[in-house]
Amino acid sequence: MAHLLSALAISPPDSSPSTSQYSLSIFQRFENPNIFASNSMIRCLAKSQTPQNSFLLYKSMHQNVYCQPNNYTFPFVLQACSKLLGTREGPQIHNHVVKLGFTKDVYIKNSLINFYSVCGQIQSSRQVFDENPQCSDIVTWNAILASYARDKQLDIAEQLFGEMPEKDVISWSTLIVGYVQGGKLEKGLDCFREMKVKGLIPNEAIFVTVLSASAQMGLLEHGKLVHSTMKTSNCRMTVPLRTALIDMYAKCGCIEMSRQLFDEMRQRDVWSWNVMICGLATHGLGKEALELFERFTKEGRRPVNVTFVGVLNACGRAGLVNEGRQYFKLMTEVYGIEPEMEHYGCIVDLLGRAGFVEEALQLVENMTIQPDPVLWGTLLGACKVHGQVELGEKLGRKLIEMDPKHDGHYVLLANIYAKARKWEDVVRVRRLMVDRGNNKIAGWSLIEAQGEVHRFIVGDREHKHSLEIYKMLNVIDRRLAEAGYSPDVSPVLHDIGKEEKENAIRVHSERLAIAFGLLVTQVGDCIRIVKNLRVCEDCHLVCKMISKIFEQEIIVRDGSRFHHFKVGNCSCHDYW
DNA sequence: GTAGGGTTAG
Repeated sequence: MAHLLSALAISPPDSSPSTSQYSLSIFQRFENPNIFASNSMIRCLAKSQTPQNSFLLYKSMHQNVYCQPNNYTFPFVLQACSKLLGTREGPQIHNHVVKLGFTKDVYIKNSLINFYSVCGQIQSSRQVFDENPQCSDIVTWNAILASYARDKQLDIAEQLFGEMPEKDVISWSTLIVGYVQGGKLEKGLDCFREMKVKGLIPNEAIFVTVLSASAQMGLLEHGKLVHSTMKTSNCRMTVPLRTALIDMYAKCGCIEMSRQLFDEMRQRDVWSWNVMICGLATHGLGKEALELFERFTKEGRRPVNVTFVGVLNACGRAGLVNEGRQYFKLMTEVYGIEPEMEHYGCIVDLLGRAGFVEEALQLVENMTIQPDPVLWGTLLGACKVHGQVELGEKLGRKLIEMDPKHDGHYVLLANIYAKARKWEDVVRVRRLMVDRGNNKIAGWSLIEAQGEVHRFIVGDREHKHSLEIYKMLNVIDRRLAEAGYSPDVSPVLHDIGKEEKENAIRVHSERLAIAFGLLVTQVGDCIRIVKNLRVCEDCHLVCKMISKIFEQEIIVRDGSRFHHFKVGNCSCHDYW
């Protein structure tokens, strides 16, 4: 019987919720389970959906004088505590460890460090690390490294990394993941480069993470480099890795490559479907995204919250208002998914753009969660597009009250007044902004060339080829003028003259990046730009014209979507 | 016969 139990208890960790139930039902028939059976059961429960049961079984064992926990028991039960985030249970176990004299056991020590780390108790984690330093091994160091990385104390993590007596690939992985999750994307990529120079072979976690970093930054060349490193290092193409590649290509503008990799997959998980659906949506391929979603559900699979962010976005990009309403209903009523801020963002954007501002307002006012400033901003944007001055004014005031330091709100409100030709109000709001606001997000655009990242801000003169770039800008201006272009200065509302306004637009960061792009590429080549903010109407028009005049496709990833400019047209159909 | 550290999507 004991033999049967152990076989069950160590069977695949919780492939179905009933696995642990079944094991437990057999375990409970034992009158006096031995230590091995009990440990196996605790392990099985720790890996199940109900780790609290693992803790409960441990407690009953602890009270049983005939079968006391041993050194194997603690790593299992601590794993359960970590999964539970059991800040009450974990320290109890820690006490038992001390009382039973297991503090010098390196496995238990490492489990404790990890437990405190995932519970965010970095001091306790450090304390366990510092005790019995002679009982540390490489895993101990990796665990404390991960603790600081999780806590976003990257300076300390970096320092520890330097002090480690030895490093393995998991040490590198922990540091790289720490950088990327802590938003230090460039540092993560530097670290990846460094380990490759040292001749170390990256593992799956590292590849997934650096692909995510490349994707977030929109660095196609770098992403491709990672892809080829994966091929040469003969790494196994797992589902998460293929999914990370699909996401990277989509976020770096190569939606075709992304789709091809998706179609070639023999097995997919919900992440694979999600990144593909979201990717198609941000490229304005709403119809394809919705087709994919339908295929997904027809396969009998269950969408999750993120799936619907993609679906609702797809409806928004394609202007499918009725479908958007229906999918929102499907999500909440059929799948029982609670809408999150992102879902509201999509649906409010969709309704607002299509002119159903009142309906969008109703939705926001009846939300189950507290709307955030971004959501109110979306609604305010809709007021601007549809000239709803009165409501816009009300919302603008509210928004400025909520978040008085944010310049964007003042600008939006001023734009609404400008559209209504209420110039005195425009001036008033802009003065208010100068007095009270100051949180302006600095706009930038970047372009990759010859493996280097070139980042520009408005009016940038820092680039080493600045002179050539500005000469190119003149060439562009001349050819644009020949093609009949005259700048639309309405988005620039500063109290300045027309000529200055023209100049302010002329040196928008994307223009500089495109000028540089034209210098370093050939006719027929694609110019890829990534920018953090949304592209303004004038630059959008200019991009369309440049794509035609210079016979080069331009792909711009802006703060919320992709624009593919080709022979004078944009994939967004001027709807963004 | 049982044990510890790193991974992806809005």
